[in-house]
Amino acid sequence: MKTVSPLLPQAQDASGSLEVANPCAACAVRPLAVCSSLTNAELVDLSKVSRHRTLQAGDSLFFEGDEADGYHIIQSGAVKLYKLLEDGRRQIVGFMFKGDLVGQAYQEHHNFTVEALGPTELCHLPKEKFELLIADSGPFSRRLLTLASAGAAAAENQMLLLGRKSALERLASFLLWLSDRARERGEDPARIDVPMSRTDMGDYLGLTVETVSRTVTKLKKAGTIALPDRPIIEITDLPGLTAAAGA
Amino acid sequence: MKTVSPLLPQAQDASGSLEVANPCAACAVRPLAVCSSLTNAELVDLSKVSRHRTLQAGDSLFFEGDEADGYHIIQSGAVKLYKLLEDGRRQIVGFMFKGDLVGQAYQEHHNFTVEALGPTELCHLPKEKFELLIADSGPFSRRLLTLASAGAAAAENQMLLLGRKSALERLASFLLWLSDRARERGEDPARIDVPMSRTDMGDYLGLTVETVSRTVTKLKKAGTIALPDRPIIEITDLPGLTAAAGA
DNA sequence: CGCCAGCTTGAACGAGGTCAACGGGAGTGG
DNA sequence: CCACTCCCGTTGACCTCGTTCAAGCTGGCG
Repeated sequence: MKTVSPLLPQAQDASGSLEVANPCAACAVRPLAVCSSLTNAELVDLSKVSRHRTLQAGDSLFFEGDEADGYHIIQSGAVKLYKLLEDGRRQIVGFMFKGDLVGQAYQEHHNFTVEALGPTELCHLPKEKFELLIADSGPFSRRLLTLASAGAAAAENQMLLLGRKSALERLASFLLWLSDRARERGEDPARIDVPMSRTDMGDYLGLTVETVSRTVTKLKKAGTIALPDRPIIEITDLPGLTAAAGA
Repeated sequence: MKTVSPLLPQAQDASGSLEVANPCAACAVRPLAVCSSLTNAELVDLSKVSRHRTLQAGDSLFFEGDEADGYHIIQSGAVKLYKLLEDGRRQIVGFMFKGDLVGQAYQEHHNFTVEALGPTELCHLPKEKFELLIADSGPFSRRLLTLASAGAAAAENQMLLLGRKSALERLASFLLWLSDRARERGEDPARIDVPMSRTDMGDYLGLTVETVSRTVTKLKKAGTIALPDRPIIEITDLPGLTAAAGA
């Protein structure tokens, strides 16, 4: 894995004062990008702290789990966004092109690795500055943006599950998720109320009813879970279930 | 498929003036829900137009493709969100529980059907009123919310692809998506620049390189696509490719 | 020229799908 | 109360699509 190129000051055009004052005005992808929603004053301000960055094929912009340091707009080229399982299985959760914004509002850690497909130029916007642009939104808007970021992360995890996990890993991951959600609601995370049918579970996990049923039986026989009475599934071996979930 | 219960006025507690003025204050899920980000004044205002709604198991709240009429917060119970292919294959793209918000900001049409898993109570917020709450956010925040909604819809489509489509359908859908994105960027949608490797395509589509390669060959032999020179794929039979994509 | 990475093709295998049968609990009607 | 039905979950037997393993092929690059 190659390392990224160092940060460079934003290239400035010295030939005209307007461009010097607002390099974003000359940006080729502005009409495509989120920047088109900003005022000239905001752009001038932003351009002072934005940094131009260049990647070659295979270079990584950041890694899954890294602390989020800001947002990136792709000026040219393309990148892939991917997640890995411990054993190396990989799920690409998105491709992004010219004009696209990489990064979700208010995320603290990156949920995927970003790697250039070919020579790629990006504009890096520092986290604080970017978030200042949405700071004047009310708490409700900010809550919605946070929810959207969490939703995106959940969707990416589900893509990893659907694209790369085995039936056993899918079911185990699903039960752990149900358990987490139950805890959030203040319920017992070891004794899950499972309100959906086996068919629904299959349609969520990309499996058939039969496979879900067989896999539930397998976990039950292994002593990982128990089915005391109907809609309840009890997690009797949390470490075992976590291990079965893969990663 | 059962029909939904009729809209009912929000139940009001006549015993105390505070509760009459602000029924949301008594809402059991408020601490969980987005409503916790609203001021009392906003809640009072909102409660005048919000409608309480009850679903029984199997009742649908709305259908994929319906015009979005508003947003819903789940007060009790649980729902499933799903998408269908023409032949009936189904992918559940999410389950939602007490306190969750159903609906993406600024979406015009619902991207999935919502159906109750069991008896479920919801609070319906009309589209206009809800969007008024985020109207004072700057154009940038609104742009980000719109992007997030589009991202969510794309993620749900990808879940359908990964969970329920065959290798041929996955590849065809992917090529059509690349074509659409190329058109957005002002490029020729019939002559796609494919910047990623076969391995990357596989890792995006939940397939192996070999399967991608075989499937590309199959489409080429069928005359649906052509590979004139390396990173270019030409769509020679758009209706054929669309048909191969499934739905 | 030789090496290597990416792509393709073939052959065999296997995880999960398909098809079929059965059992149990809830609802319904006699 | 029982008989019947229906739906859901489970289990078994078989099959298929995509994976795995292996081998060549091609083009770019030192």
